[in-house]
Amino acid sequence: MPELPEVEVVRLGLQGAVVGRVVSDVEILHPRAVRRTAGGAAAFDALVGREVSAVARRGKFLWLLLDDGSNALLAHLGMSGQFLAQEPGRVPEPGPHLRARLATDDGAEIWFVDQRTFGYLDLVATTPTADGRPGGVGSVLPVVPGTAAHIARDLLDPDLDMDVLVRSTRRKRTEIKRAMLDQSLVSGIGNIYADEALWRAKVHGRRSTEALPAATVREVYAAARDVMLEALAAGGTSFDALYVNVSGTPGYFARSLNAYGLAGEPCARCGTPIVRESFMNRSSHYCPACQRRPRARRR
DNA sequence: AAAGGGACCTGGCTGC
DNA sequence: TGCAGCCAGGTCCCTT
Repeated sequence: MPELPEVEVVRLGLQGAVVGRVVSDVEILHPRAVRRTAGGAAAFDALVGREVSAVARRGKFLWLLLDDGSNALLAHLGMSGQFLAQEPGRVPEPGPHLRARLATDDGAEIWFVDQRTFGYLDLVATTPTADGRPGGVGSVLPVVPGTAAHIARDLLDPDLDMDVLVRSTRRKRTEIKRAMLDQSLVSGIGNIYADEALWRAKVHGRRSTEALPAATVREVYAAARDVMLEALAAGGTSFDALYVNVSGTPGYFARSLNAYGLAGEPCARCGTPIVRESFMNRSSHYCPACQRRPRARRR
């Protein structure tokens, strides 16, 4: 569910809540939330006494740097994860899906809540970045969590090299939407913003990457960056209570969408009804007039 | 080696 | 009313 703008909203909220604080208590409420951690829930006891030095993000991966940054508490929200800051002793609303609780030395409590349980927390060592630049948005240290090192920089990362991204995209033998969703090529884009970016750039998601002009690939990524920045300014896209910020407030970008979830509605540019079709075990939404479908595909 | 398909979950909605 | 079937913001693993 949460894509880059939603995760960034969460990052900013966590940053305000925990940077400079020392972890005073950790409680893992569901083993599946820590399934990727060797040692399971017990390993998280090691968090107690550690200071949170930064909250960083790369694409949809989020982490708290601990002490000198050699270790991190990594989090992925999956399809339905949330972090909720609550007053001490107060249990957040979505009761049945509470997965973990983290308390800090100022008395604040942060809850990890996740209905569909695709999200997780992990305690990992960090590794140096390949380019020596900061590991992600919100980080000044040139490190990334080892288990997130395969994730590419995202479109809001000042250290992203757009020329390299355009070149590596055109070297892929696949379709442009598939490439946009490939988190090892460029991270942060999910199904909503891929559809929105393609609509803005007037490109059909099935166009093949190697046949697209470099300028067009660049336009698609520029559109993705623009739409994600606008969504971030709106607090993210919320369709229901599954995406909220750390205060429990939804974002309002859903009303600004032009393609995603709008099958049958008139295209805002030309009035042609938006089409929804199956793609990669999910859905694609596009304007059949503005976004010309490729005629034939080899392969 | 890289690309594509299915698995992993819970819950809400639709239509029979 | 009940429930089967479909759908949902993502990533990972396996097969080809």
